[in-house]
Amino acid sequence: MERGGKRTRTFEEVLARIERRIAADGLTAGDRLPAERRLAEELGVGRSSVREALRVLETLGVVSSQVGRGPDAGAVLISRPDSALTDLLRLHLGLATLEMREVVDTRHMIEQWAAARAAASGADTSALTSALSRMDRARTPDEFVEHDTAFHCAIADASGNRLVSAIMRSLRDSMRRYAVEAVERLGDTAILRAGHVRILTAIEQGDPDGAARAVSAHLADAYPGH
Amino acid sequence: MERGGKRTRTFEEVLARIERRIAADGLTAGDRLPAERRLAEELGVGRSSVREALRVLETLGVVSSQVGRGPDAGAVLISRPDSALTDLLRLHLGLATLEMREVVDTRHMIEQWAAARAAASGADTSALTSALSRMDRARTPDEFVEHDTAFHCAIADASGNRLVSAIMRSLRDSMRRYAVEAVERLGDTAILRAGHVRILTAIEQGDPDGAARAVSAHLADAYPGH
DNA sequence: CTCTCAGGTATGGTCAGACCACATATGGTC
DNA sequence: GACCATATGTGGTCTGACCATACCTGAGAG
Repeated sequence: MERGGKRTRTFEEVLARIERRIAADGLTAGDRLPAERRLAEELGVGRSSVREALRVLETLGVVSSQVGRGPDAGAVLISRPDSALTDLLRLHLGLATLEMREVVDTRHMIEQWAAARAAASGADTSALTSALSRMDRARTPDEFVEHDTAFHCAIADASGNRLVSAIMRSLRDSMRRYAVEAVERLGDTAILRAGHVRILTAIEQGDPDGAARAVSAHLADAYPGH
Repeated sequence: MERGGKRTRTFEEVLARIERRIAADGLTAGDRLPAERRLAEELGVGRSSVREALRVLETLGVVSSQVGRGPDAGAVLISRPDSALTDLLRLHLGLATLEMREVVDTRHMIEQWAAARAAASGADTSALTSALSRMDRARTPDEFVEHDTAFHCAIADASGNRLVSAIMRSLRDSMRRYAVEAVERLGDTAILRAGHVRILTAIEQGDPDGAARAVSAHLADAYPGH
């Protein structure tokens, strides 16, 4: 007995209709979707199916639901791929589908590329310098890692590629505990600071190869295992 | 009036409980979750809240629901980050949060890295050669792109990093139409074939730099705009 | 006229219960 | 033992109800 034809659940159809509507009407972040009850009526389905479809969209960082009444209430289109990616990584790490080594490697790849790209394009480095100075004022590994994350995400932002930026942000989120442990193991953050300065300098001087090398050396310092 | 404390919806609590259970019991792909009605009873919530939580997990590629009865029925843990990433990219491209240029650039980055990694580690190249020969037998741009996608995904697989592999797969999925147009524009696929052969050769010879350069040159051929 | 505040109302969030379709289990029949 | 009708447990869906929230409205006070 062939089982080729997979059934289409109602909420999947709703999902497709909403997606088509977004495309057809050219909706973007900030625009509102009709209310759940209204959508259900328009599409001739139950409200629960609409809710499940909206839940999927919310998971993917595309809509945000606000209760209450007024212009800001209801399902609003947003654009937050970061949290979706973060959830994805966290769950798959938990399921042992992914290992931390793979996450760290991927981050290594992204950051080298982003630093080189930022250097080549002469991007604005003010976010980098301010994260650097906040790191200097950090009093605990937790605080240090927080601003360290900001520094490294700023490199991704400076690459000008929002997808890379979103991936970087979620990779760092997933690695947070791991990064804190790495800092605690090192004890001294002077070596990391030197690495940051070298990266920043290379980007400011428009030296892509140097920036990539600096990133690589810095990560080798921070995570000696790799 | 401060609105700092964000309310926690019931399904989010269910989500957290399920996630904790997965971690506590060490569940992995293939294991089953309790039935919806049973979960609802155990957690003291309505079935709809359980369903919404499961819908989120399904969206993230962590569970798959099967109707019916027997060992395979119910919510089963799986591990498919690919489709989640593909949906994510498609929706955000549709919302104009991302541009195709960013997707293509990211793919460029990943593929150079993966090819170099594959070359350095002496990975198995049989999937690459077989995709190559299937491309030779393709009769339409659609068919060609299908096997071309297999070839490039095989490079990512050969890197040994499952996260990179998953990202690559979803990037290619998102680019599918774009890739078909590129092939149609080129008309002749001989130049692409030569690029593939150079990539394959470099990987087989264990030449990371050569592999990265070959990938870069190949993508420049395929997408002259970049 | 303006301000204040209580009630109205539209919104998402949740639950309970019912029914359906589906696929396996079960047990009777031959 | 093989076959088939039925029971059972599963997700999928709908309906209707109620709650909490937050804006909106308008009456009343000043």
